[in-house]
Amino acid sequence: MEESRCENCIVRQFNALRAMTKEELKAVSDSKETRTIRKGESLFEEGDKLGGVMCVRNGVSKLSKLSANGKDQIVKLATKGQVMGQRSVVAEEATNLSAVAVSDMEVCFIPKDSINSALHKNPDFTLEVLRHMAHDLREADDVIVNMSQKTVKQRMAEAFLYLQRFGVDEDGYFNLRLSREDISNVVGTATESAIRIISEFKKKGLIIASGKRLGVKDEKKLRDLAEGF
Amino acid sequence: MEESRCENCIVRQFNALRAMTKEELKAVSDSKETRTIRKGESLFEEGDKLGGVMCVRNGVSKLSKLSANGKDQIVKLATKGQVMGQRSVVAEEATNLSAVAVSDMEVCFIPKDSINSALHKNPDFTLEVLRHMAHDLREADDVIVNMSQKTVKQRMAEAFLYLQRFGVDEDGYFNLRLSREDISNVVGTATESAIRIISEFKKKGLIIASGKRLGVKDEKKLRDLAEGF
DNA sequence: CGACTCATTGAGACCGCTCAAGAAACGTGG
DNA sequence: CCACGTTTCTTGAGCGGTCTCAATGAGTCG
Repeated sequence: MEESRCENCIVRQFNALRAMTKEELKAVSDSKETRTIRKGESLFEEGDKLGGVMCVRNGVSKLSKLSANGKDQIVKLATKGQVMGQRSVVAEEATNLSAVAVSDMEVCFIPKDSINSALHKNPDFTLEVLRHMAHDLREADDVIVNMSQKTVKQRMAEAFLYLQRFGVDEDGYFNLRLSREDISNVVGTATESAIRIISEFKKKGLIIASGKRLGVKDEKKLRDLAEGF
Repeated sequence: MEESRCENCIVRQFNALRAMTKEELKAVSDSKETRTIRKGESLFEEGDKLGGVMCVRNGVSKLSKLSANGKDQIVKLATKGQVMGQRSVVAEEATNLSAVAVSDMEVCFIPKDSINSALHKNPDFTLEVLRHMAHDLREADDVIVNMSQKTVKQRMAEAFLYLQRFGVDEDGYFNLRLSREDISNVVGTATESAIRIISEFKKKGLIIASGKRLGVKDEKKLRDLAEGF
């Protein structure tokens, strides 16, 4: 039971909860609820009013938004230590994104009351949350520019570099197995286009691919491609 | 001199400064510096380390980011009451955006020290800043989806609806006069494409246009078009 | 009135999307 | 373990949207 207390949770180092006081952390730990989510299951849907935030202990979730033409755009992937739904809780609005597990997950649901009381009383914590959100906002700005100014091929190269951040096995394959459709939803393109580019990259020796197993082979060339050289 | 004090400044109602205490506001007011910026002049450049934030008193500034292919992408327009550079100050990083005036402006430069001390001591203020940033982040997510999933025509329709928010004159023309190039940088397209779509919209009676003067004519149809009908 | 910048229009090439069909991988129940 | 349906992946062909280049017209300011 010890390791199920937030006070002892390692992932806390990666998020804003580390700025909480012992007492606040205790309150969070007492009210939280650990959940196991199977791959493919939904954590919440766009438009839901969230009663709290989700802290990822293990696994990866895609955060996506449905567009008018019926396609999902994956805005970001949340992994160990990241907190989902904080935007919604802070702004007291419904979520603008849906969250679906892309691998089996373990998440802690933290009711918003314990978050809110800390937000009102502990400026260090609030500031830490603010810093994380500032970081997210910067990344979002970068994505906007990429989406509007780069070709699908460049964005695909970036996507591979992005996926690499979630870890690779001894052969260099990504730990995270995304379907071609999910990849195309990260890149913002048609699935067929994504597939064609993947096989092109493979032929050119930029990446390794065998079935669903994908990985980066020539990081430097991918980076150059993403920058437009 | 009275109206140059932040305590009496009306635009404060629109931003996070309204959550400051009287004392904090006094400190801000004593350290701030009012600047007049001519249309076309730059407020700061991508990569600059900002010594503080800019609060817009009057006029409009474009916040843009240069992409590798040499084109600016306008991420947002900041107008009366909006604070620029807070992301950079909060995260203690260089700015990720450049700011250039698109009309004559009056802005107040507020050194970061007075902001930072309030951020550490006044949770109400910090929370208010956080809420604003949460709102910005939501808008950024929406833009990402629009950029990746909508056609240039749809985005152009959205751009017109967006520009309308900055006010119109008695004839329905936008108060804000953007060049075709700036418009295309909002939409994220080539200038020629933007021009062609503008004349198409005019022909169809969706907008009014005479030279640089632009305006919305049929808001409903524009909205439908933006949504993909 | 010249030297700008900005707006407009045309034509051609290319990129990326869609539709359609087949191959491979996966899961499930017999 | 196999047969089956279902999903996912792959490839081809064609169309349409968007970009680029280039030339012309219009507006602005000394």
